[in-house]
Amino acid sequence: MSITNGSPRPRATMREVAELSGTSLKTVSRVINNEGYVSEELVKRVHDAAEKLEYRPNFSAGALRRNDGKTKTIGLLLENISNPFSSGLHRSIEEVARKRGVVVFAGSLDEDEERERELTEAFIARRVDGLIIVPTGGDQSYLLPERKAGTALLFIDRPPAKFQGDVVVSTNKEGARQATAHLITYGHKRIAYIGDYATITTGAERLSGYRQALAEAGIRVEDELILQGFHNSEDAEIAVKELFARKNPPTAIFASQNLVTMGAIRALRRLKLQHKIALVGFDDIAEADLLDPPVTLVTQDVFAMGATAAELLFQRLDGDDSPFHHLEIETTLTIRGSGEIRPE
Amino acid sequence: MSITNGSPRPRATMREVAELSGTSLKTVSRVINNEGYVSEELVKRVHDAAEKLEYRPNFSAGALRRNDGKTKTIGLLLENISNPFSSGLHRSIEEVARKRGVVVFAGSLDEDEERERELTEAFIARRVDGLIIVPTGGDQSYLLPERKAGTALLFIDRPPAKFQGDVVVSTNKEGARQATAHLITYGHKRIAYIGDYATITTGAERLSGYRQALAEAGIRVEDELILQGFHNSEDAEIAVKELFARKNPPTAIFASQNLVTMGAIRALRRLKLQHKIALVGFDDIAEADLLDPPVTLVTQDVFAMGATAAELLFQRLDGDDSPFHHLEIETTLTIRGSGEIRPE
DNA sequence: TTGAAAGCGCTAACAC
DNA sequence: GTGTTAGCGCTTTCAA
Repeated sequence: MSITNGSPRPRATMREVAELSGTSLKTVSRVINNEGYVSEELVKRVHDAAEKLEYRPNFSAGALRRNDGKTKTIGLLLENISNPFSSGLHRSIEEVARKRGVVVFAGSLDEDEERERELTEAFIARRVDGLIIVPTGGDQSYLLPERKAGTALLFIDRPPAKFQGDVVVSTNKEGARQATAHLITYGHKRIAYIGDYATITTGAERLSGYRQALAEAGIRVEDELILQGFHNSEDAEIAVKELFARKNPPTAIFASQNLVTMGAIRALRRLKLQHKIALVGFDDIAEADLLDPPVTLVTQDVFAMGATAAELLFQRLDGDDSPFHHLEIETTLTIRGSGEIRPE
Repeated sequence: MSITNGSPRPRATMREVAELSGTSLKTVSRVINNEGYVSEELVKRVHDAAEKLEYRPNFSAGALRRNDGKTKTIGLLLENISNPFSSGLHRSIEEVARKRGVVVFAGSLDEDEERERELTEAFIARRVDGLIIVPTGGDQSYLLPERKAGTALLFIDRPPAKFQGDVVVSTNKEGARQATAHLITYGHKRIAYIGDYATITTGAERLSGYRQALAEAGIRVEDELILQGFHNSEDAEIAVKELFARKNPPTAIFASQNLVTMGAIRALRRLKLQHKIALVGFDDIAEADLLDPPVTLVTQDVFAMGATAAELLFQRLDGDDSPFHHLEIETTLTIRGSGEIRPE
């Protein structure tokens, strides 16, 4: 038997702390939870015993009996934890949760409906107080029993399908409209739309903003210029290359998502078109200002989204039962160069 | 009272499912946990009742009674969840955990010792089976009782202080030595080292690799060229600008970490030195290949680190009590341009 | 194949 | 101020 483990000595319980300190279970509970009404001397004896026994409260056991049943735990269902958008949300939610002593489960869905249900089930089985979800394309009606049982639910980035609930999203349509209108201002009429899976609702919103901008400018929407279904930068790069192999290519690109934007940038470079074809992307890119040309982007306020979502969730947990909120966080168009190239 | 909430109907328990299906609590338990030895007819009746009552198992309650006490939950203490290095680890660990039906808590430490202890306490209070920790500079001896109680512990990215345990790290020293030697190969003798907080052990390792490379080449280490204490790209940028305001500036830079590398890149740009001063950075940068010049980097295999760490942790949970492992994951030098500039 | 009883670690309710 | 008893939802043990 090595130093590594040893047969674990089971953790001390309140009962054992009570025995060692010569008092009762309930008094230990009072001391550990700072309830007061315990003499100074007993408080000290209990603390000493707890330390000696290396006592660690079992918060989950307490939750079982506690009246509110709260576990001070929430679950986060994100698209992909390692994507900067997801991890930005995660960080800002963590910040709010931390102030309340709430701890955060997180998991990636990868646009997989089944994974969404499995993870939800796993979190519910551990009795999280609330769930913050970036819903996949499917159907969120399976969450109804969880709501009825009192689990707080909040949807972020996209609204749920076949279900109602609090939602925090970006102004996707307006942001995309603005981006497209910006390109039109610079004289473009043939603007390609490169998008993620068509099932993702943010994509639909952005596409609709793109269409609106064209309509407002009296430009006909050309379906051949609308390319969707790219969920990583490699696929987007290939698609953009193919686009410019056509006889009548566009003079500008609106890329509806960060990975897609990266793919478009790589494609334009490889074709040496980066200074000829205008590009505006949706979502932030780490070094947008350092690229050549610097990339004009519509960015989401990820921090505000996460913080707003978490605040609203906790408000619900605090008993707010006003009608569902649909909060929109504004996007920002940052002009840097790639979007201000005029058609030749 | 709005649709939002309603007074929550408390969740059904096994006892209620038993009543509705006309059997005993234990039989329901057998059915829910697929233990077998239950007649088909009863299985069906139990499932029907469970569905009707929208029964959701309370896994945490079970853990209280279960012999192994496992919660199928682990905790992750990262530097900053929204940093790509942290979120990359998170994702690869999640992947391994998922296969085992284990769910993951995650939190950011921001190099704050107190936060490390608070989060550990919060996770332990929820009885996680194991903890994967990127330790802050402090002292991890506070974890001894947790180990004795059987909580699996694994340190990633950096070894713990005043404590022994399984560790998964990159070949920090060797990676830095290689990066510095690479610059030396290109004729540099005055190479600056720009680093994070000196308390971070990976930084110390990388500095030592830098020193070793210089020593091997018979180059004297100049202390004025070693700049440390930068934890974000803004601070690093300022430091590098100041460095080049000196009378006898270096001809090359080794930046020991991703944010620092970004700061160095920004500074060189602003000074229009990006094609004159050589730069090699440690850690990955999202668009390293698209920058001008493309950035030569020593990258860590984040995915392998996370996966290795998680596998080892679960091995321990499965009862492996061999001596502590110290696993090193190799880094890779990727040559792209910025590191191959010769001194003028 | 089924079930009754005990008890995991804790808090609630109530007595003293 | 302090303690006793019951029981949260579940698994274990043991008996039938």
